[in-house]
Amino acid sequence: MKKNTNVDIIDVAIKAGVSPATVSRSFNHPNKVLKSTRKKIEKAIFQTGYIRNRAAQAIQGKRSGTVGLIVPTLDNAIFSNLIQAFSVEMRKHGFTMLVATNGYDLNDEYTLLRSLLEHRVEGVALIGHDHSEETYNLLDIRNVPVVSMWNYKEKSKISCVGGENKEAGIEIAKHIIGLGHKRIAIAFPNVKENDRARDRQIGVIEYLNSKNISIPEYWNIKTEYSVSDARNCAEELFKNHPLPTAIIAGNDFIAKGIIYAAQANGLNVPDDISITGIGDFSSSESSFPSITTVRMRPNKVGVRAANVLLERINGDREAEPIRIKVSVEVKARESTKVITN
Amino acid sequence: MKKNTNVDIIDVAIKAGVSPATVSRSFNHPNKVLKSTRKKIEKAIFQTGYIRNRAAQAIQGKRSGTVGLIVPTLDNAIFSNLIQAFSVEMRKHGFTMLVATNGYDLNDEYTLLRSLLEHRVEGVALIGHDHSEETYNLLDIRNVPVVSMWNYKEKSKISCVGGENKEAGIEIAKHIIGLGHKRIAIAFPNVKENDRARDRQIGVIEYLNSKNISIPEYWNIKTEYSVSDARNCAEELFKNHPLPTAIIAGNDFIAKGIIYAAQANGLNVPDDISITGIGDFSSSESSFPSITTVRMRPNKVGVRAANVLLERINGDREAEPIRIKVSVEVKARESTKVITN
DNA sequence: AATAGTTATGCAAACGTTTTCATTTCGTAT
DNA sequence: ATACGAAATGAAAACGTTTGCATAACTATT
Repeated sequence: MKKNTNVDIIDVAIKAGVSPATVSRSFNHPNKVLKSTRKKIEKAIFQTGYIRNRAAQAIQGKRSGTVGLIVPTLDNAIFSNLIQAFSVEMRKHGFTMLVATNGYDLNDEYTLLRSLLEHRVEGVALIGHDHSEETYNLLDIRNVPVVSMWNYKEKSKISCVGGENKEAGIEIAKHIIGLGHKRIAIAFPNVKENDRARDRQIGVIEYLNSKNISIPEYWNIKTEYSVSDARNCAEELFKNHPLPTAIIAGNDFIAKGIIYAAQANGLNVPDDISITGIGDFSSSESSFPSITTVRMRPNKVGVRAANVLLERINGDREAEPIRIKVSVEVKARESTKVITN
Repeated sequence: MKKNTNVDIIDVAIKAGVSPATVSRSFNHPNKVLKSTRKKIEKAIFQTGYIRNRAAQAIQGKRSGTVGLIVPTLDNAIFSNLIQAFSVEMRKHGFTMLVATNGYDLNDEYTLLRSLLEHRVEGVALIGHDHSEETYNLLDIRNVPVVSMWNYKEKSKISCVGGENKEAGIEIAKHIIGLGHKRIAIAFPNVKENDRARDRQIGVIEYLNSKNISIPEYWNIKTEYSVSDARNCAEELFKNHPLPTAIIAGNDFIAKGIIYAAQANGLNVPDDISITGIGDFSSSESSFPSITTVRMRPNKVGVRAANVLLERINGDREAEPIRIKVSVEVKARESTKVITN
């Protein structure tokens, strides 16, 4: 016994013996309608199976109840915590999240942004600061409340919340130097369209240089953003070149791959070689050995970013960007050790 | 120089010197409007910076261009591949995805479903088959195109695409038995509100029983759904009870945790003990040792599910549920071995 | 050149809400 | 009882599209 018919606010009003205006008010300004009337309306809603139409609400130029999120990819644990925290926090404030993935393609991002705006999202969250001119321009022209999550940037055009990647690079380099290492390799993914990896790498290299340590080309591992490729690249290093005493990886996945490569080549981590990651992904703590890394506090970033976005949605849109720096912290674990040889 | 004003279809029409109807048609039925007219309209759109309003379109009772996805959690690598594949496939067909997370809470799921329907999603994707009566009822009454992803179920009320979890359990048990093991432990999370884990466990136990192998209570590890808790639970087993020769875990995370526990207790995997997972998460292949597991092919499931949903959206909604079984396969890797002692 | 058949466009009514303004109802102070 | 202000409700216009129907502009056929 299917009921295909779409009941609308008028049906509810009739059933409850009031006007449509009153039904609408009971949703949006409940205190403006008598409690007894509200009861009648609620009963009518239940009886008719009414579900309000947000599209019709959104057309009023008022709230659509949605925010948009554009993320490079979902099938990467890296953003999962962040997105989850952001999503839960927005939901708490009554928003539903429209998600789109751009596969790290900036042109695609622009198209997706347009699509989200067609759906009249009230605000947009992006990852990082590498966006096309078109994207920034559209955000500006339409005056869209927006927040960039993940990394902090001092002069960002838009509000942002996150750790500072360069700081992460500096901190982990400082940690390794502090352990006495001098023969140091690095392993980073392609940093071309990826400002996070780029800034981390810059932090590491600048700090090492400031300590008069430079990195020969064969200790500059270029890897894809995956455990397995990192493993392969590291094996290549172990087989064909002198051994460093420490390897600083651009993130925990890459560190993980390098650790596997070391183990497969009979090297003990950390006795023979120290290895670090950045990011503190969920598995890094319970790895064997657990991975020394830099924590970016994705949960905190997600929640803070949600609140920044809410403030832009509800408040002054012309105001200066809000920039919140979430400090990073080195988590020293089992994969690093004071140098002995 | 901000432009706060919202240009609408009428502004575009005026600029292009045509009627709003023609502008609308040029979006929705481009072949019904003269090429030269279309050019004028496109120019006017560009000049005014117009972005069409999907809400106003959706109100027409026609397409909203969105589908909803309700997922237990995002910050868990388990669903990431699936969601990504689903999302990309839907996008290809012009849909944007509304995502909501319910934290495995079925009541919450119902609320979220209502919220998605308020936004007039054209279809909904859910995970698994454990849903409340209310949820099923609402889907039925509103005649919502829907698909359940992840696991196949013969008599499901709604269309579904996925592997069969019981089959996964049977296959992995078969594999372990095939290697000659008889002293077998299992490690599963709480299976109460989690039909996936439940079916896997049933498959394992039934198959073992059919081979006259039963599992003493102290070899029935109950763990949370996390690497670290699995590790703790396994350590408890290793310290206080007889050693099994194999442990079948409910998923790869749990297997991973057990492997860490074994290594920390000086046990070699697989020489001293074989350990299996289910799910083939992205890190399992490059683990050390790599993990023997059962592949559920999340990408295939995601893409297929998207197509099933599209078929329901475009086609006959009263038709019988479509059920697609995506076969599972045992991936034998380094963490298991023929029994020797 | 007249007619029929196509194709492109415009007009205006819908879609389901929200909100302003006007009206009614009610309680309270006189 | 009367008048007054506050609170609750209703009527109707608006929001930005889409679409059925009518009309106008072509094309092709004779």
